[in-house]
Amino acid sequence: MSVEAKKRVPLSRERVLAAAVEIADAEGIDALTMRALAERLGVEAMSLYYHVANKAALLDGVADAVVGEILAAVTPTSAKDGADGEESGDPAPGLTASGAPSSDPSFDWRATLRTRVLAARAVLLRHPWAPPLLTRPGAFGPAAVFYFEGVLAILVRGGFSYDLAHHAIHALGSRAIGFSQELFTPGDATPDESDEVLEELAAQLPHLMGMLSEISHDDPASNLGWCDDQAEFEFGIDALLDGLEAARRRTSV
Amino acid sequence: MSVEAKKRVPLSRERVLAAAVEIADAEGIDALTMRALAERLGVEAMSLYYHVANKAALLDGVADAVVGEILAAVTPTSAKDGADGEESGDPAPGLTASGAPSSDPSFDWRATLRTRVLAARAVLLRHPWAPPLLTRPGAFGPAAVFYFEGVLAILVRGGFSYDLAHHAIHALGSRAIGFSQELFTPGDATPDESDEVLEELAAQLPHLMGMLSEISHDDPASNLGWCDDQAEFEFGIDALLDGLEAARRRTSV
DNA sequence: ACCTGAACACCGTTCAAGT
DNA sequence: ACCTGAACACCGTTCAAGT
Repeated sequence: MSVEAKKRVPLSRERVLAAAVEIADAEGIDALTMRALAERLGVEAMSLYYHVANKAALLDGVADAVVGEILAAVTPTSAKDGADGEESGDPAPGLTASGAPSSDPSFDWRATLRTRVLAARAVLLRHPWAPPLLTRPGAFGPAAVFYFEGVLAILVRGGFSYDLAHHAIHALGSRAIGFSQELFTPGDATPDESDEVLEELAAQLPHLMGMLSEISHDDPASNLGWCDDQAEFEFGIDALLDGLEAARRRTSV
Repeated sequence: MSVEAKKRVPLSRERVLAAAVEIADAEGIDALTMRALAERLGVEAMSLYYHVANKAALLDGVADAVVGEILAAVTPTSAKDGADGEESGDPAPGLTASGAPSSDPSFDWRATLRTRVLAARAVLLRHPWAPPLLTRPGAFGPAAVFYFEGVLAILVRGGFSYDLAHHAIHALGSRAIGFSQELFTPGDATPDESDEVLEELAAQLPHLMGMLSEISHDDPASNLGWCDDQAEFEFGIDALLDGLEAARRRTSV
């Protein structure tokens, strides 16, 4: 027994994935190597291959683990564990007792979806390395399936046909799960050209120059970095929800 | 002279980047290694470091090369090369002679931007490996600056303030340059569970099952794969443009 | 069933050296 | 100024072997 107490708890897929998330959180995704992961678990690198097929499968698993965290954040836990509300006698929201989709005129799908998306975003802000992982082919795992079942339920209950809801989910893209691909990240904007060349260049970019001079002055609230990502994200999701609501109204006439 | 003819043309940054694009087009981005690139250029791997700082700089350069191709596709070439229309005596579109932004009520910013975005998309469809590159920090190069100057010009001429145009560009995100991050790419959807487990799972996903059964049947036009990406992209950009037009109208009252 | 040790092929990158 | 050769540190992964 005393020997047993010293014996280390055996590895499991769950422990491997949890340790991988810890490494990525602490040191970034590039630091997540098979060797580093093994070391953190007090094990040799090759042992990992007993629990994950290879590195790609590891990253897929990590992605699904993060989505699982998102799922937990948007799923109200019921009093009894294991009962997730879908198992009661009542039909699921947006479904009649016979299983046909049914909309609910008093239901604010827009606000509900917005809240869900922002909650997902809050989780991703704790794992800023995760978004690129979620777009990898193969990263769409079980947790994502349940997350999007929820999104779909909101849309259907809000009056979207399955067809339109399908388009809407594509239109939302990564925004449906709380992030948007930023194309910018200027990072190290170190102009290594001479002032003269720079001025000539600026002359060819009148609108960009105009925008920059206006933006940097008139919004004292956005002094963290250049653009407030949270505010931009909310503007973007709202514009998209506006467009989707217009599409919904068009079809439900 | 006869010896000179045999001498190979010296490397240049441009030739390195062009060869890199060729490799990615032919064999995918993972095949783009420093060693493979050198071999294609008939040179030793270390020679590349004379023209690009390191691999990250190479990828940044490749990204800007692709954006350059996009820029060429959306920029109508004038009769005289070198004159790009901004150098005439007329003010740039969307600017008064004094340089202040001015909108043009008869200008259809929505259709113009839509056309530009779809043209950019057409280029990216030829380089399907490129989108992930464009989202890397540091990938926003000179070509992207000029591309977005053009986007901004369209918005301003269409009646957007610089501030609103700035939000709009963030809202468009990667869509502004012709792609949207697909979260799906089911790829190898090989359910390795038993039928019984699968059925139980399906019972928990009523909307997803409902949508799948409806989608797969009712649209005979979308038989290439599962979702027609081009159609979904267009639906998405249209929904977003609708939302942005609503925002523009709100501010210009 | 679970873990290890040694080895392999392949990376990006350094450095000093060639012309 | 431009390119090379040899070497280094580090990957993911194989295979046969241990318990």
